[in-house]
Amino acid sequence: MATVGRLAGVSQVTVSRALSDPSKVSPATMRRIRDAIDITGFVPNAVAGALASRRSKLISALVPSLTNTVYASMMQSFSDLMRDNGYELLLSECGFQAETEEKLIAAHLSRRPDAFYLTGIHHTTRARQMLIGADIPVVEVWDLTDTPIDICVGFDHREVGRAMADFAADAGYRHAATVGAGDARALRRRDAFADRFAARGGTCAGDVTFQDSASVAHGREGLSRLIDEHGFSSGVIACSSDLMAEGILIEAQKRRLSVPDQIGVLGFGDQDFAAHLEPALSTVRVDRPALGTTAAQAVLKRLHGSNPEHSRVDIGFQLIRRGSA
Amino acid sequence: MATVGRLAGVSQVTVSRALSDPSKVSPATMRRIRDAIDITGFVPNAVAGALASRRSKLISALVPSLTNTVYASMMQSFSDLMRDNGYELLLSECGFQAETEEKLIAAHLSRRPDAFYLTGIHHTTRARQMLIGADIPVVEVWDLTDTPIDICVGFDHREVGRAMADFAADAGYRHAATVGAGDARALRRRDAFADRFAARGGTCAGDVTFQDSASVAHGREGLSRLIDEHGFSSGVIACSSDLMAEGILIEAQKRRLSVPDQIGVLGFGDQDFAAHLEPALSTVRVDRPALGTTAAQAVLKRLHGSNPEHSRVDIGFQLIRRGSA
DNA sequence: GTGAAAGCGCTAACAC
DNA sequence: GTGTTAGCGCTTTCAC
Repeated sequence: MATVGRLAGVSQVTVSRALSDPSKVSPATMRRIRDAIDITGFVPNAVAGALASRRSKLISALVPSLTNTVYASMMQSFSDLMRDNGYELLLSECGFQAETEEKLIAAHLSRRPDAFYLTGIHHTTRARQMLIGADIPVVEVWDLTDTPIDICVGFDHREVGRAMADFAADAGYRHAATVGAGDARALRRRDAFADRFAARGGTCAGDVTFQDSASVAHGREGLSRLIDEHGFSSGVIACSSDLMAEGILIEAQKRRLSVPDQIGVLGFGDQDFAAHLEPALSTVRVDRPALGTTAAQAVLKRLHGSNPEHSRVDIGFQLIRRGSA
Repeated sequence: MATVGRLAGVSQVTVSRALSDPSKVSPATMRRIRDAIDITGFVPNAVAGALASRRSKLISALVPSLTNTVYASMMQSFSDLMRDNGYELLLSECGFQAETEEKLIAAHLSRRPDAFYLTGIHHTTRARQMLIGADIPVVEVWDLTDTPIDICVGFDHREVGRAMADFAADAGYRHAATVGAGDARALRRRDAFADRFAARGGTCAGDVTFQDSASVAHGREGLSRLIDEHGFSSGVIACSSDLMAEGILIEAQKRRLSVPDQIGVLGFGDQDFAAHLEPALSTVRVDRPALGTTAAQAVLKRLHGSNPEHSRVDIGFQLIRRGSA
């Protein structure tokens, strides 16, 4: 920067100003600085800038899985808006264990991000302390709590489970089963589903829970186990993910079980493919782009000064009736 | 850090040493420093560390799409290995346009990453210059070239197209069509497929190319348009993605076209679901975790000193014969 | 094994 | 509109 300044016949600070706010520098100077930058191939050092200004223009983001489209699509819209505002993402995959997350939070915090994006609301006590101590905007997405660290944007997973049960009961199903993943949020949806379905007079005939991530393979295996091990023969199956639901649809077709008459299938997520399966998948839609955008807006508002009050945004969800149940 | 030192009765440098290399500090001092850190809740400032040491322990990564599992799964294994070695990821979505990528490269470079991960080999001239000028390890994945910026790890997309054509011809198909995305790599596979299939005496009856990302919906629409607009009635369809192939499978089932007899379907990617569709999808497998890991190993080798020679690793691919063709 | 001094390349505050 | 002076919080180098 000093070199650029020398070439342009100004001091180093003027170059700094030219780069951060061109209006603070005369047009003629600006031109000479531009030329000098082109000649030298100067690339500003944001590390030094961050140290001096105490603003890194970096957002830390922790997602359970990089390959899960559900988390990725929230991130995508979140990061788009943040990038438009000059922020870049420091991203890590944190899995589903709070201890792993805690370590990553510490590592990220040492890089002095300007804000933090977390998936979910379950964190270790120390993680919460560190985050609060960092005194930066923190947004927790994909779940809701009355005691967010700072901001949370999500929806009520129990409410989803209940809505799925009501939907199934209203559709006339009297028997149900559940197939899903073992993470905290999926379990809450599952349990709420089972409770409500029973309350509506139905019977829950079985459950298959997988510890690893959702997949079509698990869906197929889930239906097989429901039939072979739990004697499930007809009714509705509520899944924790559209992928599982798709697997069930495929396995049902293979076994010549008619959907939605003999077997009803309810997905979760309304992923791209859900509407295009045969039969099309009835599922729960959460507006993930809106969720990511809302989270980004809330963070930006905090970053641009203003309102220090905690916030909690319920983005809601929507049951989509299609052919599978 | 100075505060921690005062509390522990040592100087600031000693704290720095204790944190970066405990063996350089006496056990007793170490203990007192540890205690002081616990008491103060000190979180080291990696920004200052990066500025002073000129090593950021940050890797820049650019992927075309965050929601595409194919790119995400390479990233995942790459980032796992990098994280194990103390590096974090600065990640951005760069789309499929080289100009967008160039801007992002400039932005990332200003943060002084220790290495760069790029998807693909097509970059603007200025992007190449900046990257070379940065004098850090650069790995280009998912494609191959004889003139990598530094390291490239991938496979030959034309070779994939040819292998798919040979596979189709060997399976006895005489007519073919292609359905795919419009990015450079997909187009190269498609063109190589068409050329080779024709060379094998087959006829290519039509092509549907979508400009946006692959999806099941596009697959269904692709088959519909092949039939309605191109008069396609039987033969093999080579897709640029398993997702498209799945859409074709579904549309074919809906239209009661038998697979693989009347219509053969060839996917690309061997994504999780491919083996679990009905019929199971014949497709091209690329070992993405191995690709990511290989890329990470190459970068780490460069980072830990040693061999400055350019490298090019062909990770290969594999045609998987399943039921769909 | 520990300390003192000198930066890393910027921005902030204040002059002019 | 531009320059000067002081840091930001570490690591590096060189003493001891």
